[in-house]
Amino acid sequence: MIDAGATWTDERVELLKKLWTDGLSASQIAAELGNVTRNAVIGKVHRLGLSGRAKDAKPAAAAAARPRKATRAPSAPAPLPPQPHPGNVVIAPVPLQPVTKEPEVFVAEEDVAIPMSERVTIMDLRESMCRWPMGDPTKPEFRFCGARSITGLPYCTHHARIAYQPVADRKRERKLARA
DNA sequence: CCCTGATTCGC
DNA sequence: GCGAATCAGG
Repeated sequence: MIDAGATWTDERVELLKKLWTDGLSASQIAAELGNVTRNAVIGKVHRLGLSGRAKDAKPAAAAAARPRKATRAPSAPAPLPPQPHPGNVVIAPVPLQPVTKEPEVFVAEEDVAIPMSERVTIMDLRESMCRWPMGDPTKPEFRFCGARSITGLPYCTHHARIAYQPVADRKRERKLARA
């Protein structure tokens, strides 16, 4: 392979800078880039020296953070306990083929993300996971995107943009559902 | 609970 | 240099 897609190429770094400067959160940027975690993004941001984008006052809060013990947790399986029964699972209220009119100016680096590894079946689909349908719902190969969805929305940032063409949703709405 | 960025440190 | 683990805070 040429590249696993997990390296910081110039393009990625540029996009990272752009999005970060744009005010997107690390997790959102990570989702957009694909194949990277938000930690990776944050780490890179700091390394690049463009951290503290707006604020800089550092009350030495995290100064006490540095236990670092286990060398990589062996497993964090999350056996999916009492899972939400998809009784009325949203069978994609969206076009299976979002082939609407492409503003022709869009579709740049944002349509190539979608990490296959994130795709999940209905069984592994959790609340807060992107429900973007992939494939034929009548076939067993049917999968959902599965990436972290925007709080309050059924899709991840990537698919939310496709689903809600009008006015890009740069800033996700916070739900504040504190129960 | 969800999330945010910050930091350390093994690799 | 990279990023997982972990933290502190919202």
